[in-house]
Amino acid sequence: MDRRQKKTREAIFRAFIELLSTEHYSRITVGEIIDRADVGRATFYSHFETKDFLLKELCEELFCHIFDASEEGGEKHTHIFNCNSTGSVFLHLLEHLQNNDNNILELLSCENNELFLRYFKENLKDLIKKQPDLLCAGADKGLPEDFLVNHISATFVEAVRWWIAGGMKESPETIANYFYSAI
Amino acid sequence: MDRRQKKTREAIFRAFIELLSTEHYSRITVGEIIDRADVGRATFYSHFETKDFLLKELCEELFCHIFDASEEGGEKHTHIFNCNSTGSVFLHLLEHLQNNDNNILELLSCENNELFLRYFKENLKDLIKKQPDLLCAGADKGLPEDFLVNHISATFVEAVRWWIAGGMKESPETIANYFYSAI
DNA sequence: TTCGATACCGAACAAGTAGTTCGGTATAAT
DNA sequence: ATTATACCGAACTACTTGTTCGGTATCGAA
Repeated sequence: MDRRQKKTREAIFRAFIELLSTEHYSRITVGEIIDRADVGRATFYSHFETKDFLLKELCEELFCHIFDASEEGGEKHTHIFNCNSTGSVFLHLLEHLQNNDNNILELLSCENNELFLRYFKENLKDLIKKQPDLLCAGADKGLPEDFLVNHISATFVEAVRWWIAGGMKESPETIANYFYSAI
Repeated sequence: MDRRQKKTREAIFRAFIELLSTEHYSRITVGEIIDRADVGRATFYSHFETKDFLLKELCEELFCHIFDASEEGGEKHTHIFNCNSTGSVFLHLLEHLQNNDNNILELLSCENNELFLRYFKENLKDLIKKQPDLLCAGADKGLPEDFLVNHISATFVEAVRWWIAGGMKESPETIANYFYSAI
């Protein structure tokens, strides 16, 4: 990719994230974004069709990288967090949140969290499908698999939401335990 | 309330609900609402400060009535559903959903469901706090009460969401059982 | 029935936003 | 050095929001 394109794209993402942490998505204007990113109006529209697409691409960029990593096992991580812990994937995610890697907390804790938690949950579902030990307890009770997958991912998302809303006073281990107890 | 005010208010609500079932909230304009409601522009703004307040009042009107009822026990219901079943409150709610009372399904199944499910969940929380039998199992495991309340209400909301997304093929009893099994 | 209050109409208005267009400039790759 | 292309920036159209205001219709009370 052309160096100019990359710089512009990143400047827009950065400006957008900064704005999202101080203002609700629906109230952010393209004018604000390009002022803060210091790019021309036409340039913005040559990169992103609309503000909605900008959000969509930002979410994809964030969550794809996060979740790609957990599939690669011990391989060198390509995702934005660049970590190498080995335990529970869920604990792993909670630790990253506590570190506020990539400023993701600003996005999850503000008024916009609905948007991101929706993407978060969809990505989680794929992850959960690959963990048969999580599903067997519920499957014994006769619950359909997709119901279970949805339930478990929602439970994790809600645990995160509760944690953040309460100021993240608990340790990641505590939240992971709450999560495992709940399901 | 003045008969004219009431008619105008209801016409706006009706138009808004119809539009919500065909178009995403963020794309609905005040112009569309007043055209469909056949009401003057100034009239709309004399009733609702903004479109956001219209949504808020609609949600309050819908959910307050639903949840008010379940607190009154055997009393004559004042809520929009006008029912008198006596079993589990959750089964009760699911039955109303199946009947599509008040066209609430159109609101919950479309793209806007995030909006309504959020209000739904907040109202559910108050309901759940009054049901100590739901909470004791989790409290035994050392989970904080507000974590539990949030978890249980989210589980119910997710069960409803899953049910609707799948075309509501299961009976309300089945969904209620799934819900109780999950928590 | 009358009469004052008030809700409504409708058109016009200012301010702000989205998304496009286009000629000119700067920077990339080869 | 050259060619392609990404960017700039200003102007522009079309649309939306929320307000204003004079005139009209409807309400509720006497």
